[in-house]
Amino acid sequence: MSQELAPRFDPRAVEPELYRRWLEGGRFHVPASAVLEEGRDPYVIVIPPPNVTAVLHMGHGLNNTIQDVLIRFRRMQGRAAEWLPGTDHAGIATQNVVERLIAREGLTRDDLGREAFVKRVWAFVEETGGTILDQLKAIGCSCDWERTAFTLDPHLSRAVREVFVRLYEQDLVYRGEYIINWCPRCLTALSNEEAEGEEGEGRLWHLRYPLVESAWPAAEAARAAGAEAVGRFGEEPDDQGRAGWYLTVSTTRPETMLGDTAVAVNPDDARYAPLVGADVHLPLTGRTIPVVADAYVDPEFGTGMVKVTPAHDPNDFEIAQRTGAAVLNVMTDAAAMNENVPGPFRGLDRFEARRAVLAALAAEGLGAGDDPHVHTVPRCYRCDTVVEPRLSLQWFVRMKPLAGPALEASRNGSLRFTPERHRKVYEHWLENIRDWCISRQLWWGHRIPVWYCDTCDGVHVLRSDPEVCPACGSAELRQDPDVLDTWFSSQLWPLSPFGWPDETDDLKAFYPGHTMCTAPEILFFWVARMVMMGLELRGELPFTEVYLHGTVRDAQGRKMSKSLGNGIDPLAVVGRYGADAMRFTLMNACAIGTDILLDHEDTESAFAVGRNFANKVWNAGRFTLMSLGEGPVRGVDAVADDLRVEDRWILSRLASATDAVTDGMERFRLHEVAERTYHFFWGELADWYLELVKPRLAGESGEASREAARSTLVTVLDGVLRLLHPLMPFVTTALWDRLPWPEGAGSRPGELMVAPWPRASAEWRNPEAERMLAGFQALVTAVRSLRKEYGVGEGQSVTVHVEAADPALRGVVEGLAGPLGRLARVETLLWSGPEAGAVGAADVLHDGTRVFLPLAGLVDLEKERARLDREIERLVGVLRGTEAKLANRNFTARAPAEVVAREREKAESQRAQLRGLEEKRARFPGGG
RNA sequence: GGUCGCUUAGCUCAGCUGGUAGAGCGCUACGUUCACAUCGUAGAUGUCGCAGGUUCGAGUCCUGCAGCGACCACCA
Repeated sequence: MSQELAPRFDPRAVEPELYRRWLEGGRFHVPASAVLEEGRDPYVIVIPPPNVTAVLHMGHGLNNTIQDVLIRFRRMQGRAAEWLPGTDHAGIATQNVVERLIAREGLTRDDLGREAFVKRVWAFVEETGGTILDQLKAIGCSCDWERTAFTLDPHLSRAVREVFVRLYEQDLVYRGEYIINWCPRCLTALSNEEAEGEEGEGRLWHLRYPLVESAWPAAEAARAAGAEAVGRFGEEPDDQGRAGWYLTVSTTRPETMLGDTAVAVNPDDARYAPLVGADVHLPLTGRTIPVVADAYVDPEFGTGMVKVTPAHDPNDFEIAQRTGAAVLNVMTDAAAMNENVPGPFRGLDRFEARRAVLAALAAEGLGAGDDPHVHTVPRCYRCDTVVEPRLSLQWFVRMKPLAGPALEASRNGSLRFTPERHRKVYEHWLENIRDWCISRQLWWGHRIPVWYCDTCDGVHVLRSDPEVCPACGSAELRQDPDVLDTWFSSQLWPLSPFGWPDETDDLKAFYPGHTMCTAPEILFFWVARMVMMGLELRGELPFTEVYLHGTVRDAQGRKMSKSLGNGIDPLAVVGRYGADAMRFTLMNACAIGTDILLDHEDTESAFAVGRNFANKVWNAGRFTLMSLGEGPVRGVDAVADDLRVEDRWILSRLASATDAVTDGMERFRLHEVAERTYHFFWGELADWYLELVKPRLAGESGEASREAARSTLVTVLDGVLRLLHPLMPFVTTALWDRLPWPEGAGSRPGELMVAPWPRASAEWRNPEAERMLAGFQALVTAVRSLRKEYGVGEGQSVTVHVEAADPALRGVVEGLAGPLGRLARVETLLWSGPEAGAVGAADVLHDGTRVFLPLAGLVDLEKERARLDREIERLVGVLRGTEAKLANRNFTARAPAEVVAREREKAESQRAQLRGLEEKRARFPGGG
């Protein structure tokens, strides 16, 4: 059976074939009946659906590896583990991709027309969409592919429509004209979350608005009252012969002044009181606008006077609502100046218009300089264009009523966050939630189910498409041209793929789900909205745990991105090092709340941990399989009487690792899971246990001993492969498949991936065996260390004197004489101290055991003596510190007893070490 | 402006409920004889950002400071 195993783990020879086998065996699918009829405990994760056009990147690699680890863990625990996969139609993103595509043919979407364009997008999606799902298979994801969903699937679309209508009926969806974020490139409205602020160095320009002559006395009065914004022409050297009084306002967007309809001051600002109600000439436009009073204006900020552009600023809009100021839209969809501005500016792009306006104002002597100004400019999250706030008629969701229960779920702890700190972020957002603009002026997405009747002016929000107006019977119906924000459908992801609004078996079985695993960036976009919808529509949280992982970055800490070219292709990594290597590397770096840095210029060392470990696992398994030989293997219980201390030790260590790994899995502490399995497998099983049992497996210590070793080895390997399986499903399965099944251990599970998760067996715990083995390890290490230190050659066998502090250790070491000989090249072991005057290397172990290595003629005496003097000096210092601590009454009286006891032991051990050193020193006469 | 986080070995980071520090990678030396050189063995490197405080005792708790970062925010 062993010949087929290559000396190096070759993932390409193993992984694709195993995945195919799992798939064909239907191992990932969970029918609703598993929960509803068999009564199995469900565990549900819904995948954060990648954009349908997406190509797998390392962020997906991380996100999905985590989910796969969790789902495999729960599956092995016997849960009905459902991981629902799928893709998101990603409205703007996908539409942009296809628009770029047809642009190469010199076409725009308008050239094609709506129907043809949408058809084109569908064709594109059907051709290339879902690539990413196949890519997930390459990294081992055990999704329930039979349930693969797409947010535009008919039944998911039906759910979207049902929700829209239902929320409208409850007055939670409404249509209104407000300032929204508008992307002049995508030509659509955006939600607040989709307009991402980007801080940058900008300028604050100061403009002068001349007051009408009748207001000059008031201006003078205001000036006398200390009104900073009031000035008089002719006072400044660069004024061009104008007369009279003016107001100074400031803005970061001078072009918007063409749409100003008022200037506002705070009603309680005594300085400006004389001017309220006065008129000013709005430069360049020939219009006259009033000075109004509104509490929004902060008298402390700037001059305490604000220009009001209601159609292009949310605050100004509200001021206008309150003060009755006019609203004047001065821009087109594409953010060029429209017909509401004077001729010279018409048609200019907003940034051209900015320059033109400033130039024109300067020419009229109405510019008052500018200052550098750091401020945040909102940009479109899909195309990075500067967003233009704009008055527009859109559909909104009233969020406050929905936010309440979602907030409560967090506050009462039923919704848990990992890392916990995200709870505050989530709650803060919900506490300050604003209504959600959900209509998008796009073609790709869920069409808004609203019809407008031209005959009776009715607005009809309908579950099914109407033939004629439900109110007046007219056929003059127009459907709203807009589609819904893509997140409006994603928020139903825990519900709609399972059949909601129908009360399906799937829904009953798999709602509510359990764990939401995603990146913190979409906490608001998605996570919070799913919570709100789950509670609103179903009265239950869609999941109870939110695990937010870090970002994958390059070696410099920059986010991996296409434009920077610093990405790492997961498939390339899989091809080179294997999926297991990639998964393990990611999990090993996946500490809670931290980002993962990977060097894209050196993937070799970036993934070395995983690759090396996969190979180690493979080779330890390979060795085991080769060493077991033919013949049945019995369970450890059956050979209990023949188990030796090293067998009991490794079983005990396995039990302890099992507990730690299980705990790590439960708490999302995946790097601890990785570290713990790594250490157990490599540092204990491979480095020690395998080395210890080699002679026994070779039959050198009798048949019973061999059987006990075989049983233990098979048992431990089985156990650790199970622990490791969620992290490294391929290599573990490849080995486990070949591992003999112990007699009397019940029937063998069909697949490792559905084998029961190990339960730490309490009777395997064996502190005594652990203590003994620790003693043995210390002995081996000490001899090795002494040999190195004194330059004893590898080929040179030595005699060692040992005086064991614990008499039991002697029996243990004698039982392991073979391994000791091999591991430390010890030929003769004497249980006595050295003869008087013997020259050699000595060490005293922490437990007080003394080790002496005669070095007849091999040692440079001068060098060793100097070394010992240094060593003694150091230890005296350390011991003095420990003794001082023990002499401290406060310490001995107030510290817990076991801490004091430990400190005493430490002092004792230090004294013993010091005695040993002094004795050793005594063997090197001379010096001083 | 508000909120939160980070600062531990050359690099990347662990260190959960306080008991004088660990891993991986890298580095140094030696070693290919029988699972693995994607290996083995041994080894070097830390005033745990700075300053105070609480405590018998602090990387671990508190306060302040410095540097870095994230998120939120309508201040013209």
